[in-house]
Amino acid sequence: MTSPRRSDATRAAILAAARERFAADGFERATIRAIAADARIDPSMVMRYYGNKERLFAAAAEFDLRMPDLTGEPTDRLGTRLVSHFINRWEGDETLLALLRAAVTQEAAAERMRLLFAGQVGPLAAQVAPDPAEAPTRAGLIASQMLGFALCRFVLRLPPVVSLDREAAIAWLAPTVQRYLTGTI
Amino acid sequence: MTSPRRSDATRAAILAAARERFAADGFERATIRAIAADARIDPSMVMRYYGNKERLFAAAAEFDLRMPDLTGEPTDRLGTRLVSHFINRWEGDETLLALLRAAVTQEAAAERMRLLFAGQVGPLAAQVAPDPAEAPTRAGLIASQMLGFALCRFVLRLPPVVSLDREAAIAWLAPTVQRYLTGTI
DNA sequence: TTCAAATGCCAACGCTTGTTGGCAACGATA
DNA sequence: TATCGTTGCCAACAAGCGTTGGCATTTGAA
Repeated sequence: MTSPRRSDATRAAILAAARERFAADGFERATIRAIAADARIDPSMVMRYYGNKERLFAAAAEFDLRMPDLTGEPTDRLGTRLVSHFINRWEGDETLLALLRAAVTQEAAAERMRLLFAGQVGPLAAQVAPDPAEAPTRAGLIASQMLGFALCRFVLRLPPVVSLDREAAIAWLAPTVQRYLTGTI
Repeated sequence: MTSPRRSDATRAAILAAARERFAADGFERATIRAIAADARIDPSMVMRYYGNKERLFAAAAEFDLRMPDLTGEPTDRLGTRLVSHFINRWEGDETLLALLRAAVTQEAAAERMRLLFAGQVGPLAAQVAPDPAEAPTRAGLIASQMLGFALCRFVLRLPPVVSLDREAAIAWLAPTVQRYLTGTI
C-alpha cells in the first residue's frame, strides 16, 4: 500500500503528454523538451520521475488489448465482434498508435507489439480455431490485417481508408478476420 | 542527351547506401554520416550531389510497384497473381521497405505511399471491380492487407508471420485480396 | 518551530546532427 | 603547357538533443 505522492499529478501530466507526442511524432521525433513543455514542467522533471527517454516510453506505451470473452458467441459472428473491438481500442486510446509508430524503429516497441498479439490474440485463436496448433499463425494473420488497417487509416491516412465509416469497415474486414480465425486454407 | 559524369559511380554508391540505411533504420535514425561511410566518401559529397537529406531520401525512395497487366487473366486467379506479385516486389527491392519505415514519421514519404497505391493499384481495381466507382476503396483495402503483411513480416517480425513460407502466405492472403478486388460487401 | 525530504527550475555539459566553405588533386580541353 | 571545371576531403559551424548537478522553495512530520 503506497501512499499517494504530491507529485502524482505531475507524473500523470508527463505521461499524458508523452503518449500524445509519441503517437503523433514517433519515438525519435518526440523530444523530452516538447513533452515537458506540453506538461508545463521542466525537462529535468521527466528525467527525475522516469529515468530516461526509453523508460518514459515504456511507461507511456503500457497497453492492453482487452480482448473480449467470446465463449458462447455464435461462431459466425466472431469476425464482426473482433473487428469492432479492435476499432474501438484504436479510436479510444492513442497509446496503440504511439506503440505502432515507435515499433517501426524501436526494437523494444516492436517486441511489445509481438507480445501483445501473441499473448492476447493467440489464446483467443486457440479457443476457436479448428486446430489449436495453428493459433499463432491465425493470430499473426489477424495482426497483419488489423495493424495494416490501422496503418493505412491513422498513420498513412490513405483517403479511401480514412473515409470508410465504421459499418463499412466492419463489413469489409470482418469476413477476412473470420476466415483467419476459423477458416481453412 | 546528358553525357555521363565521372561522379556517376559515386552518386550510385550514395544512393545504394542510402536505400540500405533508410530501409534498416528509418528516416531519422539513418544519418548522412553513416550513409557516407557506407559509400566510402565524405558526408559533404552527399550534400553536393543531393542537396539535403530530404532530397536524398526522395531520390533513394523512387519506386514503382510495376503492377502486372491482368487483362485476359481468369477472374478468380487475380488474388493469387496480385499477392504473388506484391511479395516479389517486397523481397526483390528494399526500397519499398525504406518507404514504409519512413512513411510512418515523414509526411513526404506517406504522400508517396498514398500516390503509389492510388495511382497503381487503383486503375487495376477499376478494370476488374464490379463498379469502377469503388476502385479507390478496393485499392485502399488491398493496401491495408498487403502493407499490414509487410509490416508484420519485415518490420515487426512477428514470428508466425515471418515463418510463413511463400505458398502458405499466398494461400492465406489471396482470397482476401480477391474479395477486396472483385467481391461484394 | 525545526528540519529533512520532496518538488521544481535553471544552467550547463557532452554529444550528435545536418550543413557549409575552403582548399587540394585530378582531368579534359585548348 | 596552361586553364578551368570537377571531384573529393577537411575542419568547422549552429542547432538540437538527452541528460546532470545544484539551488531555491514548499511540504509534512517531529
